[in-house]
Amino acid sequence: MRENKSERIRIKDIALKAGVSVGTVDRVIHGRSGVSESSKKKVEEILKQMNYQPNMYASALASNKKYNFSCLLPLHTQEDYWMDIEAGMRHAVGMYKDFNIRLNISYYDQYESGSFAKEGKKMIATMPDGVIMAPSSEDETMSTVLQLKEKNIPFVFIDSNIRSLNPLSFYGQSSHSSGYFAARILSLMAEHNEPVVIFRLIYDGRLGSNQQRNREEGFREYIQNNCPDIKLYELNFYVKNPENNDKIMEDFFLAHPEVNCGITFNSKAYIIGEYMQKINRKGFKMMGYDLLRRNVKCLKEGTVDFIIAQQPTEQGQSCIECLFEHLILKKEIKAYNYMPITLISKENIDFYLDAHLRTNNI
Amino acid sequence: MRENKSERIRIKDIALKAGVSVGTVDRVIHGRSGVSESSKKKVEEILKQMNYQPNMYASALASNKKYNFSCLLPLHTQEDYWMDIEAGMRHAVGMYKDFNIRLNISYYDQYESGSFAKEGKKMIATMPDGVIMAPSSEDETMSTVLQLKEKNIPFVFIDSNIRSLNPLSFYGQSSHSSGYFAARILSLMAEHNEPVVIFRLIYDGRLGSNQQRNREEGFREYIQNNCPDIKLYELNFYVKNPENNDKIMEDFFLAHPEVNCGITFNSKAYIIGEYMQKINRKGFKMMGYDLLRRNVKCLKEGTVDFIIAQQPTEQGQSCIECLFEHLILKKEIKAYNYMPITLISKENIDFYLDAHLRTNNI
DNA sequence: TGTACCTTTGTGTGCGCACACGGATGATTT
DNA sequence: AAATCATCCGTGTGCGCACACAAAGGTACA
Repeated sequence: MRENKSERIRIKDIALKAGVSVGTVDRVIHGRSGVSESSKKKVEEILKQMNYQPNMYASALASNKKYNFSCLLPLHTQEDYWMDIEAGMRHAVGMYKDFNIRLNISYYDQYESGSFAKEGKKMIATMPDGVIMAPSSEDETMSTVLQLKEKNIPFVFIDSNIRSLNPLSFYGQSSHSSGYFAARILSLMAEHNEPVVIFRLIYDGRLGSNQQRNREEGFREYIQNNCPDIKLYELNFYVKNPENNDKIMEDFFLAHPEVNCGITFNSKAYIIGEYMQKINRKGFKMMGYDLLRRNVKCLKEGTVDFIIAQQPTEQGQSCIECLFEHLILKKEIKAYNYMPITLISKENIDFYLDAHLRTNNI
Repeated sequence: MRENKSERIRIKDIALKAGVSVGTVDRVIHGRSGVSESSKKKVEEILKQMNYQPNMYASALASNKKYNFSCLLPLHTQEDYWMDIEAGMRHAVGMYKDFNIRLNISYYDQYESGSFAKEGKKMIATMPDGVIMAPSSEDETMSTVLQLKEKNIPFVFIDSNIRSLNPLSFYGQSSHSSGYFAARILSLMAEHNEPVVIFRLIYDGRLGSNQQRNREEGFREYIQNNCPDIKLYELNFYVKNPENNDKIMEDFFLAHPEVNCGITFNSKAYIIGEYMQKINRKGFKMMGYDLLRRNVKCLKEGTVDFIIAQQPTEQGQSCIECLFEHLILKKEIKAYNYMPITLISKENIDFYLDAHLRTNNI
């Protein structure tokens, strides 16, 4: 026989106190029909009075339900920011394995109009219980969101947000603010208000991502407000013609030998870092985004000075947790979750990789 | 009747496959006696072959055990770094409430020799299942650790580490590295290698904490290696005589009007920030540690430029998680967990407070 | 007044696991 | 050969909850 009972409040206790069967209490808790008004009142009273908190683990165990989460991300290469997001999601799913959660990731081509909607439709056809998406443009994303809302499937946005589409939650960085912060740091590096070059990545004649544009806006805003004397150059690379990158830089620096400070708002700071390494130019001050392996290498070798990270692993993890808490634990969800803007240099990088590893290995 | 069974591997399956009773499987899993060698072999075989992962939530539910965690921290005021650590621990305990975990926090006086050992003894007398401690000096901590080891009670160190005492795990920041990193940032602020003043907090004739000393060492190491021309002044405040602080600064800046840049390795950067505010001196460049409310205020008002944070909330949370995973989930534990060294300024502070809030509210 | 149908209520079983208990088996003693 | 003891093994019950099903009560209509 068991003694030493837990002092948890159980359904049984409530039933006893209210003078009804456990079935009735159960029905009230789950808002199911089949309960008279009077019983309902009684039970709700006791429920509140005893501040009943169900044991969600026992609940999940008993319900024996399975959950399918779906995720829609941009197509990406192995070595990428998005990989870390996926790793974070997979890690979280692993943590919740006893709740029968499955994750299905599919991809869309962010440069092909219609791709998002097409993949979105396919995804919805599988009737997932919850959805995570990195939204495309508002127009592209709209139709998928409408279908989700119609079917009452909760969805969270990751990386970038479209407020008007009203997701359950959003996890990502404020690009504008991160550009603003980057400017503060860069302005410290740019002594005597020396000029700065902005390296950009162009796809089909326009900036490759919204993030890139928003960060640059934030950056320019800070410069405008605080050190308008800094002259800003722009240098464009073309996604489709990476073989020209070196020539582009060579020409630029020939024409502007006085420029000794640069920043890029995409994740490819290593293009510049590796070039400097190659031509053996020291002391060019450089900032960029995201802890890609090649960026980290440049950081450690000193060809990139600072990287701003946006915690992709945490983002992925948090999105899964969000759906989990909403669907299984039925908690309140915070709608906007901006990730911290973290500055990383040679001197503190190890402790980020450490946290990274920790997240991925346990 | 239930259909749609989970495809989890259950004890029953193992028993079926191995041709033994569930009781036997159970005994093998828990390493209990009462199993013949042959049965044990059989079960272990099947166990491995099927890669059995027990459902820890069901397990916790069935075992119905209670866990008492104890925590020993330095005495502190309400408005402090340690408060955030406590908040993090409380939050984590709340998350695990369905596992019957209780947390008991007690305090020692870090300035009174013998206090740690005394409080440690009291704590151990309550026979906790796991312990979290912010260690005092090695000598002071030793006796408590020996008792814990004897009783086989796992303990984790928080904030600072003593490797030789071999804790289950450590969560905290590398003070040396964080000083080193601080130097990199400060050297960017100190134009033309201008001089820098180090503000210190003295207690009974020596530095108030190990953290303070280690950070300063790291700081000096960077300066030595990278910009030895920067002249470093020191300015001491006395914990017991805070009323003299203003006079001390006044005298110093009168004697050294050229000093326009400072740093402190304790959490009281606001002493300087608020002084600058008071005498209405603008443009003094200042760095410090920890997101105390008064520091945040200085940051936002511009009297402190940068703060290095050490994620106290996460530290507290992680310590509880660590004990939880060790005792209940029986996972492998990573021994050293250095927290990221994060740089915070007016421009990115909001996103840290946000994360902070998130952690504390959900 | 009986039948059909809907609403309300109670009970029993199972989720995956832990653990107490009692029965079976074999070895050792008197 | 009976009694004692240790080791091994199977079963039953419960953790807190969800849900199917059956039973009971109520309302409406012929």
